[in-house]
Amino acid sequence: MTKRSVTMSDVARQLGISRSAVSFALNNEAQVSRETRERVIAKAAELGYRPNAGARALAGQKTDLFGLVTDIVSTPFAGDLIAGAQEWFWGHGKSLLIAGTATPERPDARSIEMMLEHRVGGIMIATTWNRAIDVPAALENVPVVLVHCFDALGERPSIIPDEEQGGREAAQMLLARGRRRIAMINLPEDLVAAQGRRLGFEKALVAAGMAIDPASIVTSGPEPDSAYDVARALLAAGDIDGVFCANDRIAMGTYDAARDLGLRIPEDLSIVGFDNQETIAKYLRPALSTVALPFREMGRRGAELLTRASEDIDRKKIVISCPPIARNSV
Amino acid sequence: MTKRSVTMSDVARQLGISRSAVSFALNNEAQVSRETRERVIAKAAELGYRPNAGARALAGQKTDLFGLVTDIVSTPFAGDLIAGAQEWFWGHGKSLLIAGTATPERPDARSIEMMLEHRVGGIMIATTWNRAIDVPAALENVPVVLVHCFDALGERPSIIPDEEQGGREAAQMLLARGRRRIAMINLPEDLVAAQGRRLGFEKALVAAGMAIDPASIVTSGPEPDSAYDVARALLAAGDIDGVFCANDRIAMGTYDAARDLGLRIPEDLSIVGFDNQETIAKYLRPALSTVALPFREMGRRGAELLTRASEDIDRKKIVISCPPIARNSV
DNA sequence: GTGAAAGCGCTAACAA
DNA sequence: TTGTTAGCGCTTTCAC
Repeated sequence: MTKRSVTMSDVARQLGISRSAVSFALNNEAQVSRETRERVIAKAAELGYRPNAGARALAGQKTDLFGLVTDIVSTPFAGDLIAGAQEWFWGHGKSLLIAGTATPERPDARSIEMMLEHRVGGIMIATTWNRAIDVPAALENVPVVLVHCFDALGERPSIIPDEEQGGREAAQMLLARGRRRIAMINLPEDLVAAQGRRLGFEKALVAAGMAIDPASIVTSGPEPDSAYDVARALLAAGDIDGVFCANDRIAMGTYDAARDLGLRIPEDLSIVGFDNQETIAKYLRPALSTVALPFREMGRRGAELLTRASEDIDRKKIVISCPPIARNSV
Repeated sequence: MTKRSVTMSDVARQLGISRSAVSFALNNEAQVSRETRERVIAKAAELGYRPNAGARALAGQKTDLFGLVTDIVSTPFAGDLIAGAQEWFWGHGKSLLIAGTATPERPDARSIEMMLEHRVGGIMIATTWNRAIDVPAALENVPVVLVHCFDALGERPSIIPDEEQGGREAAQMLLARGRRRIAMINLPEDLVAAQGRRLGFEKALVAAGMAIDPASIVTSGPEPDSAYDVARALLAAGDIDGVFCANDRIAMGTYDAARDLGLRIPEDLSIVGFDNQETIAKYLRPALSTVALPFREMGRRGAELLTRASEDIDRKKIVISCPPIARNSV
């Protein structure tokens, strides 16, 4: 705690009015004269009065704190997510309590406990990769919104990216460039992201009047080294002129494979990634065209839902579209 | 706020004892009988009693909230920093309020204001890159600790990485590999990091009995594309067998330059980076040997200093060493 | 339009 | 050892 801080009573006393008058004035309630209000505001500023959020919450039986529990904090996406959430919260006079955790579905019990003790108005749970999670039981009667994940039972509102639309965008970038012998290096098929991205990809090809050759859709682990082997085999075998990599790290491995095979990007081979993981996509040579995961927007919408949650708790899934980011690899 | 929650009075009433007895029992104060304490704890658990952090802070004139203001949230380092800070805070019953901001030296005034209104016990300011900052005036009488940055006036305690020792480690990795024609691609010389890393690098060479050829230390922008040009010129000109890149992104550009020049890593050329930016260092082929910025440790120490700050505010600079991370590029 | 007064949930003297 | 009693700083009826 800072030294003895200026309280509302101090302001009231110096002005010779009651505490409630000060409270009303500061909170813009109707029942104060314009003049009183101005005097109060001036005096408060002069004294360096700063409301005590805890006391206010106690008395008013309401809170301005919201919690964010996430594993995403250790990824470059965190910035966008948090920025999006803060954008909304701050715009509405709320504060954000953050707990980083290795696994959001089993967060350190203490992080949840701490938020609950602070009587947060709601909790946002966000994950690094799109998946189903079990909401911790302790959160039973607290508004919760899931971001980039969803609960298996569909009982909680959830904000997820439109993987399918993203996959479509990726394919369209390749098609627009005139590529016709297009392959996809997908993530393991059990991932939600893999399923959606592939579906979109296939739909776009079909819509363009092309047939889907099952052999042109291969699977890789999420990391570049695994992708390198898969990509190398794929590129060496067929004559492919465009490949959609289900994430940017796979694209990174594919770059290396292409180079080792003497293929120039984008002259001989166009590549599109997914995720828009900036430290990779921007720095690859040539810079990688990709599809972004809309973390900022998801964070903002999540925050919005949470502050509204008290009114009407919807339990819908909100789908946010993934914007294509054109760089130089197509 | 959750529904009407269980209060201390509820517990006391059901047990037929006073509120203070409950308070003492729950807070492990001496003045309760063992038996009463146990009954209280059992009843509290049964009722699902959860202390109200705000009320407790109000009554006890102390807070368990601490703030973190940082721009680092948008980088992969954030995870380590926050994990380190939380590790300490949670271990000591404190909570962390986080504000992401584009520029920590001029944080959104509201983020600071919000923390102050919550009467945080102290604020940690952390930056993405090591530099001097001006601590916002509003923080005048609040304990502050600077992490990965420092204030020009030296009035605030600050935790910084040992850039010089890190530079030395980098050079030593190269020397240990038997490299003798070693160059350094440095960051712009006005950066604290650039100065320290270079100093360490030079000292290591001198200690190894080598002369410093000024021409072998060149400067690059922090990004791969700028580094590519610099590295290409450097490698094309001299016959160099080892290069220390002042950050991992520079190393990334250097990889490309080396490859385009037909140089194999590490056979023909050993490369060492700095920062241990995982999405880059781990994924490069071959994986990049580098020196890590100890964000986790810095976060932990910062938190520690902050919770102790009330007792004795030291205004020293604490220097944390940067551990070398050996991978396959040397 | 303004003030008095009753809490919000908890801690910490002080008495018993 | 236990209970009584003030507050902590603020909001919010309810009279005036």
